Amino acid sequence: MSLAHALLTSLLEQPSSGYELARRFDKSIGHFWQATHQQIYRELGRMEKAGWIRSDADPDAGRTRKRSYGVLPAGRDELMRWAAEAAPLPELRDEFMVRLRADAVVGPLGLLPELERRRALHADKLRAYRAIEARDFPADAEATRQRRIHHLILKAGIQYEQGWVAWCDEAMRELDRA
Amino acid sequence: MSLAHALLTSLLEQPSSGYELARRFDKSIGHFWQATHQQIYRELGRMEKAGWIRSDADPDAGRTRKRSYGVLPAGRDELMRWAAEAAPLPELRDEFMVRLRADAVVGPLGLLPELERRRALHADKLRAYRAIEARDFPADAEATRQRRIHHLILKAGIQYEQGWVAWCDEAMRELDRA
DNA sequence: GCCCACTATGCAACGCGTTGCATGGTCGCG
DNA sequence: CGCGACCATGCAACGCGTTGCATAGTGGGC
Repeated sequence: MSLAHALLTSLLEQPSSGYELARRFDKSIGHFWQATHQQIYRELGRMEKAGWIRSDADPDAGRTRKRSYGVLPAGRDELMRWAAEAAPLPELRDEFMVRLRADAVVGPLGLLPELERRRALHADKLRAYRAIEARDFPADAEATRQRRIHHLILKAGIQYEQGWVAWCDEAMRELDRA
Repeated sequence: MSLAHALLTSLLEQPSSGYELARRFDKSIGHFWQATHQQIYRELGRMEKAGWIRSDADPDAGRTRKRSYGVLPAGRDELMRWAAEAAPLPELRDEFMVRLRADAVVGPLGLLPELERRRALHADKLRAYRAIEARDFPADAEATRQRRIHHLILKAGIQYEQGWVAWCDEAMRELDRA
């Protein structure tokens, strides 16, 4: 149930509506934990029932249905309890490796263009992460604990994309030789 | 539906029973595409209905229920059709990053031991992959197309685990400074 | 005044992956 | 002979994530 805890974290950083959470996810936590608006609304409902969060009509909602959520003490406790648990390792799970293996067993399937496409996508993400790094974590900025942790998370993304770009390059060289 | 295609690939490499597939998965394809025996049996049933594979009582089964599966031409066609499709990028999806972010927002949660545990697990996998590499891909071996592709897949795993070990080291240094 | 894009929330259904359990055969060991 | 380890297959149920669709207000542009 990490989604609930990701939402608790996000709501502690800033109380918001489901819609806002969905968009914020795309930009921050979403880099390593994706969720659609459907999942988010469903989960917010459960969390409210569980007494982890409360909601009220957003003050600047006008006549819209906008609801704003905030974390209750029970939610904060739950987050701290959960954070101390052991987390499963992120498992490598990649369709493309299945395709490669299929290529090895039934003969050349023309995977090179796909490999180039992947390389470009990883390189795009890498560039985007680097841009965020340059903007949010300049060398001369003061490094609070929070900033250092956020930087660390971003570096995980950078390391991850960098690794894939390098692997794609090697794979393209190898496949070309066939 | 990659599981079906991973199974087709595995069955093309060698016709086998569901049980054997489940164990082979743990050792080869399973490094980047995991599946339980439940999923495998269920999927084999569907694939047989779809006419992609056929099954018969395994010759050396004795009085056991063992069934052996083989790929039909339609299955081979399906695999080749699928392999040419565009594959989704493997997304980073890691609970630990949620925990780190929670730590940043509610204060130190004592994540260092967990970080050490993860580092050790990644290092274990890395060592295991390197052992396979040394055993199956010695420098002087002749490099067929198939061998080069299998090596490439293994290198993806090595690169992946190496990246995480390096990141864990950095994260431990950073968290220690707090 | 109408249409479109965006904000905002939600239902229904499906599928993959997971978990717990059941069944029954074989083989070696003490 | 009985027991435990392993081989081998399967049912049932649940939960998370996905997809398609519905609803409704708001604000800007032509």
